Order: sequence, then C-alpha cells, then structure tokens
Amino acid sequence: MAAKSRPKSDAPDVSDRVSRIREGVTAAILEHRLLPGTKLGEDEIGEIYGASRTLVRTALQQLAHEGIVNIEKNRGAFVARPTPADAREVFEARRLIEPTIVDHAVDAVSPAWINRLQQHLAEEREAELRGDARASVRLSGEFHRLIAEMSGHSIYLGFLKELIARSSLIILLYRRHDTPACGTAHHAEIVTAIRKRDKLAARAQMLSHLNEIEAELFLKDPAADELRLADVLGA
Amino acid sequence: MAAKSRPKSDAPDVSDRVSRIREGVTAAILEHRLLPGTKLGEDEIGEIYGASRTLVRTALQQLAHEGIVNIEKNRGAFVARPTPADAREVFEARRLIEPTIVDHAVDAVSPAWINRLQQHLAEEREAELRGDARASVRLSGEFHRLIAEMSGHSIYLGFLKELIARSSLIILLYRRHDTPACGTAHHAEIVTAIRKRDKLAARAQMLSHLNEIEAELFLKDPAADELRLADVLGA
DNA sequence: TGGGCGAATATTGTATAAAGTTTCGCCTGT
DNA sequence: ACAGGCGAAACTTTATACAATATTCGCCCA
Repeated sequence: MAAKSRPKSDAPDVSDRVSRIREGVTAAILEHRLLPGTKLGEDEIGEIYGASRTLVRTALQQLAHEGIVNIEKNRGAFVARPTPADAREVFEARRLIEPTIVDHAVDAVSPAWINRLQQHLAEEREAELRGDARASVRLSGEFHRLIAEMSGHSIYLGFLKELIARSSLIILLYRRHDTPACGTAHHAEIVTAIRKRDKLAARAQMLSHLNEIEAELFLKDPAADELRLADVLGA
Repeated sequence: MAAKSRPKSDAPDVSDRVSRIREGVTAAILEHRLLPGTKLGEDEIGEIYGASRTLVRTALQQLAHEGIVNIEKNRGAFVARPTPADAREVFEARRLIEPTIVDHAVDAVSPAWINRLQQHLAEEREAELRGDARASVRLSGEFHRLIAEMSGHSIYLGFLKELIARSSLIILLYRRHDTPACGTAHHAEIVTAIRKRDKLAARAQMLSHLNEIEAELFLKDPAADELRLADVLGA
C-alpha cells in the first residue's frame, strides 16, 4: 500500500495501468515483434493486459501521438508504416537535434553518468554477441535516449523519444542488408568523446553515426512502398 | 455525404468533436482567456461543448501531451504553468528548430505562399491597430506556425506547434512590460527575406526575432515562481 | 463461375453508471 | 480558541452498456 499510493511524487508513469499497456505495446513494436500495418484491436490488447477497453484506448491514443501507431476512424489502430518521406524527415530532425543534445550531455558529464553509459555499452555488446536481434535494436535506441536524459533537456528528450520510436520502424522497413541496426562501435566512440568532454568530437561522432544509419537505408520514391512492405511481411 | 466521409484523406481532425473541444480550449489558453493554473473540470468543459466527459477527457489528454495542460492523478487537469527552466528550454529549442524551418520555407516559396503570408501580416497589423491583445497573441503564434506549414516538414511542424503553445503561456507569465508579444515589424522582415529567397537573411531574422522575444522575458530562479504567478493572477 | 448485393457479425465510438480518491467543512475534545 | 479527525460532497478513474460504422460471408443472379 505504501508503495502504491504516492500523493505528491510525480513518478513519470510507473505502476500506472495505462502506462503498462503503452510500454508493453511500445516494446513489442520497437523490438519488431509487431510489424508495421498490424492491427491493434482494443479487445485483443485488453485481454492480454487484463484491462478494459477504456484503458487500452487511452494507451493507443498516446502511441498515436508519438507517431508509432495510426488510428483510422471507425477502423481501429494499426502499427504505423512510415513512408520514405517520413523517414527522411525523421533523420533530418535527428541530425538537427542530436548533436545539440550531445553537447548538453558533455556539460552534464559526471562519473555516475560515465558509469551508466559504459554499463549500457556492455549490455549492447552482450546482446550483439549472443545474436539477440530484438534486444540489440531496443538497446541501440535506448543509447540515444540515455544521452538525451543525460542532457537534462526535457523537451529535447520528449522529441527524441518520438524520433527514436519512429526510427525503429523505419530501420525495419527500409534497411538494405541485415546489418545490426546501430554499430555498437560508434556508440563507444561517442561515449569516449563525452568522457573527454570534447564537444566538437562528440557532435561529429553523433552526426556521422546518424549519417551511417541513414546511408544503410533504401529510401526511394514512395510509389514502391507497397512492394517493400509485402517483402518484409512475407519474410 | 461526400464532404463527410473521406476514407483515405487524413484531414487533420476537422469536424471531429474531440478536435472541436481541443481547439476551443487551446484557443482559450493561447488567447490568455484561461490563465496558468486554472482547473479544467471535465463536467464544466463538457457542458460548454455539449459533449460527454469521455470526449472531454480525450481532448484534455491530447493537450497534456502537447504540454499546455497538466493532468494530476485523481485531481484533474490544469492549465500548465511553465517554470523559468521550462521557458529556457522552449526558447532554446525554438532557436534550434526555427532557423532550419525557415530555410525549408524559402525552398518552398511560391506566389501563393507569399500571398498567404502577406495576408497574415495584414491581419496582424489590423489586430494591433485596434488594440485587440487576444487576437494579436494568437496571430503572432500562427505566423510561426504558418512558416512551419510552408516548410512542408510535418515533424518540425508538430514539434513547433507544441513549442508555440508553450511559448504563449511563457510570455503571459514572464514578460517584463506589456509589450505586444511579437513585433509585427519583425515578422514583416522575415517575410521579406523569404520572398527574396535569401536563406541567410531569413535565418538571421528569425533568430534575432526569437532572441528579442526571450530578452523581453524575466526568467529568474524558479524559487520566486509563486510570487510571479500571484502577480499575474491578481492583475 | 464470377461478381455484386445484402444481411449478419465484429469492432469501434459514445454515453452513462459504478467505484475510488481527494478535499473541505464541521464537529468534538483538549 | 484551536488542533485534529471524522464524514459527506465533488471529482476523477474505471468499467460496462448502447449506438454507429465497417467488414465479412453467403446468396442470388447474370
């Protein structure tokens, strides 16, 4: 009971039923267990989480606002299917915002943060070694999010959360080879630059990292989207 | 029937009951008819718009996601009260994003857009002349939004909508003098630069415009927030 | 046999009712 | 007179019932 009712503490959302649903569905999408275009029925999800449709609906609306779910009127919610144009916008926004975020991260550097970052790198390497693609894709997104948290800039953090979630879908849909989503090595270089408090290097590493991710994508004219999707879903 | 059911067109939300509520409340907040800290009771709003609490709740949750409403668990929804720290974050983000947006706007320039911009400037001048503070504050926000629409970058547009809405609250809470929120003259200079397709000038004008707005603010340590709020609400 | 119309079914949108929490007034006791 | 606590009222939260809309499947007809 003591752990349940916290009158004043504004914990983000933990132990909240709507948030449990939202985070569960988000994780499933980010780990590519739910593919773009998948229908997310309200009853279906409600039964999984033992919640009524009211709560499921709230969670789905939040996900829609984050851009990883589309809600079509009278038809339901579907995992979003970003177009190549969307993809270009997402990465352009990331190229604009993330260098600035890493700048702030350098300002906030501390032994505790360095520790956290290196612990994260270890997790990434471990997941990569054991070939756990789902954990890898999740962790590589969380790395960028971690840096945004480190920056202490809550607005950038909110924006980046959206961009990361969409990026995960984009990488699933449009990557050329079955390369790991983000090279762990790049992340290590970024951490090194942060540790050295070298803003210029940190910005540069972040930017080239993002460029490399986007370079791995196959973003052609939107007309051929359907084929590409069929390809992914069929595989 | 033709105008009502559009299966594929993703019109933002027009003629949707939830959106009517959201836009109504948003307008009230942006025009400073609802002050920061005001409680937004579900029954109260529902009665105004002739809607059930279900729809009101949906609208309020969307506004919470946009950052202009805070929802406190088991207590209800309140008009957000940005802290000075929030204010600094918002303007930093705007200084980062808006120069890039205006860059894109220059790329998209066309006679139709120039026309629309100048029509908007005329509206702003008119509102300023007749001393309509509410219309002025609304229109000055819409100017920035218009440029974001012109850029064709939907992600930047979404981000900027949030930033503008929060800016409106910030200006209300923290401006030094009762100066008009944004000088119409600055907007005119930005339009001129866009019309000349001069990206450098457009970026520079936008940046200095944002700097001037923030310079008009009184952003001290958060400790004194309460006094400031009392000041505004008492007046 | 293939296409199209139509009823049945399933799913979402909306409203209302039940349950839980907070707040505020009032009362009692010191 | 004042502090503390009890209790009722108001509100939010959650669940459920009802209405509207889309989809699906079967049947009929060409």
